[in-house]
Amino acid sequence: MGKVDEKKKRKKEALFNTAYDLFTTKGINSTAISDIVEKAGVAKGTFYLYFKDKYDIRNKLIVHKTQELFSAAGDALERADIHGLDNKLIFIIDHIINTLVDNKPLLNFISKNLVMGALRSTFLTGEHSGNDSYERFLSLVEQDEHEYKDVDVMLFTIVELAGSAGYNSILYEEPLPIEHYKPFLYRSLRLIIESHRVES
Amino acid sequence: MGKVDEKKKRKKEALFNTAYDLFTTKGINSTAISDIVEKAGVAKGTFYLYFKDKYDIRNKLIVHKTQELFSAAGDALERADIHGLDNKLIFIIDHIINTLVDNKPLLNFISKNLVMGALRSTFLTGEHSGNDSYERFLSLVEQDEHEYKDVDVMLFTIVELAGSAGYNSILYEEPLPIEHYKPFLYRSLRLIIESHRVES
Amino acid sequence: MGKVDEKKKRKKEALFNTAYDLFTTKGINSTAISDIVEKAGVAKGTFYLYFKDKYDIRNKLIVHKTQELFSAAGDALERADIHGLDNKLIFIIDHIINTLVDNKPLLNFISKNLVMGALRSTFLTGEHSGNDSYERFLSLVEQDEHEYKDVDVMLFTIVELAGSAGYNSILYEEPLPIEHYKPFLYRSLRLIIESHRVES
Amino acid sequence: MGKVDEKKKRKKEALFNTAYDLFTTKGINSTAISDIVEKAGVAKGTFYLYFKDKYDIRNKLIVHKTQELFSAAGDALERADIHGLDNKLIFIIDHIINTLVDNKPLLNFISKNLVMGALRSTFLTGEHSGNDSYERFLSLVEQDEHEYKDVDVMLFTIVELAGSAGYNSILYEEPLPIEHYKPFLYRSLRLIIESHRVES
DNA sequence: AATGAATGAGGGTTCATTCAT
DNA sequence: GATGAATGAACCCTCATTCAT
Repeated sequence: MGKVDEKKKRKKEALFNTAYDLFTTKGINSTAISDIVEKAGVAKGTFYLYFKDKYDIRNKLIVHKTQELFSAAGDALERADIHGLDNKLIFIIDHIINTLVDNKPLLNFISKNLVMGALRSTFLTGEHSGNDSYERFLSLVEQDEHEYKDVDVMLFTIVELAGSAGYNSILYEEPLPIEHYKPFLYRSLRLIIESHRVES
Repeated sequence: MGKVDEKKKRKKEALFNTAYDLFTTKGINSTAISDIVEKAGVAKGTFYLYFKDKYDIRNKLIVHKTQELFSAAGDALERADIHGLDNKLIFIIDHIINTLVDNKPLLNFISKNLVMGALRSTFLTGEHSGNDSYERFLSLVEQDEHEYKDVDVMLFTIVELAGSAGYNSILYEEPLPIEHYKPFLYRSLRLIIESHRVES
Repeated sequence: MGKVDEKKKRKKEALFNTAYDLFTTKGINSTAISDIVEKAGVAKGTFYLYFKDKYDIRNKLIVHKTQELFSAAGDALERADIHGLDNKLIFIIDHIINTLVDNKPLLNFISKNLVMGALRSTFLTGEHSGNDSYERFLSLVEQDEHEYKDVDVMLFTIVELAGSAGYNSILYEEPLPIEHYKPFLYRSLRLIIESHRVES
Repeated sequence: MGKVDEKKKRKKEALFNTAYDLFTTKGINSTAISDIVEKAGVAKGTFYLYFKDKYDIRNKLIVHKTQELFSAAGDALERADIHGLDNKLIFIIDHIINTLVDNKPLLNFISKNLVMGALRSTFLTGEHSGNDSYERFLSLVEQDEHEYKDVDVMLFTIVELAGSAGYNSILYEEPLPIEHYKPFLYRSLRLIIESHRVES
């Protein structure tokens, strides 16, 4: 990579990081492209060299941040000594929830709508460079001692429930603060996982 | 109610209905207040007599439409001959899902984020005029032959899962079209309900 | 005065007083007629029964407040034991300055532009009901043991200098706080008065 | 200075001059920003590139026009053969009054309130480019054969009296047309100047 | 590739004034 | 006389996008 390419990449990354900072602090609607370029220290026209518009950079950020989240959880799982698919999946969910509890702006930004969508979009966009979260999920299922039916459905259901319920519980403490809600959530997740297990 | 009050109400309702039409067809961001008043046939200033801004009318619409949804489902339940809390709750969820399948603009509008929030906000705002959805839910639980623990948590979990998963399934047919996903969803809901049942 | 007339007068006075409050606290430009009528507790249309527009009520207020100022100073002079035209005029100026030091919103409202104009407008409008400030000034001159030339010019010059310089000195403490500026101001006023004295 | 900078300056000046024309003919309250940009032949957004709002451009205009006024009077003084501080100061005042008599819109625009304030603000803002009016005043005092006490106070008093009285006399011919009032005014100014002279 | 001045459509909001009740 | 809902012109200001340099 030449010096020019490096400079190019630096500009793009500056825009990326600055946009994230502003989106999480001021909200997307209140963030103007001029805010982003000003804070990033580049010219207005430069923005359009790398991104189509505000929503383009937002979508790319959501995908990126979601991948980071799942990827870090997956890495932590590998370092831990957890057995059983249900325990592993709940470990991942718990890791993500804990991260988001400490980072509410991030939670607000990706918001529950988009978790699964972003995860899925990993496949559609060509951006999965080795840390393909969804495949990692699937391999967890395959490695388990039990067999599972309709794995796609199972993973979808788990992520939707955890994402949607976790969002409200963390941000609004409704119906309970997340620490008190976790036992209920994880019990539900276990039941859902079990219901997909093929009895042999 | 005098003639003037009647006229006032007509204006407010014209704005309310027109805003809903435009929000669902063009989206909120692309709907200008001038669009609303023009189509509603009132002057621009009139809008500000009844609503603070675009987001005010949007929030009131979400609450209103969500209430309608739950209210209609509750009415249908009363006319049907359904026994058992699990069957009743699933009947309600199913009724709402079927309504939204036939009315995707509405689904898009209220979106999964807001279902439960809107439902809860029913209590906070003074807008529950007899058709108080949440209390109706609670009375279903009370009337059941079984007893249930942590009812708030149960209802929250059910609504979040159904809302979040239903949203994706209906709109994007992911991971399955809603008709194929329903069995999985309702099985999960049943498990969650059962897990709150107090064994006597 | 019948009950109806009394009620009428009360409404007009409520508007008058409320307008003054709002003009001095929020400024004239930022005060809407709707603000005035709301705070005064009357209907919007009622405003137009008594005043032509915002500037009509403002002008009437300036005249009224300026008259009050001079009238109170004249009354105080009568109660005091002051001799010599120069001492008397400076007593009046000093009384007004002291009042305005304690009431900066009033100073800001009438502002230096308008002091003399308002004083003069007393004659033009038919509103001088016995407390005619300008005539009172003139009679002070006549009663003095000395004779004066070009009395109109003298009074004008005095009021302009005191008003204009006092305004800056009180509000901005420029070039000195008013208490330090007073000796200079009063020395200048004395010189101007003396210069109009006819040596006999 | 590059081509771009030149173009920038031209735009800013076009706005500046057009705003002055409109403010003096229509008044500030009745001049909309859209009027200014339209007449200046630039886009609306361009206005906001150079000025914060209507009051920003107004303030800058007042400072600018006041400086011009004092600067021209100072230049004329240098070309004239006048001796004695009192004569010099009165020459300057007279020059300004004569200019304003011929240019009543300008008088109305800067109005008596703002003369001294604008003059003083010359120091605060960094806009004094060689033609620093206030310092010029001071050097006149220093060069005089007599010594003066409290020079700040003296200059302030002179400018306030001349500004305030001149304003009314020119615009309303009250209490006398300016040509008839001048002798009185200048007599008063002389007395004030003398009163600051240190007898040696 | 990078810049940033210029654009101008577009949207939100205010508010003096009217007039039917 | 008094009301206050309704009006809609007027205005401010933002900001995505372009394009000459």
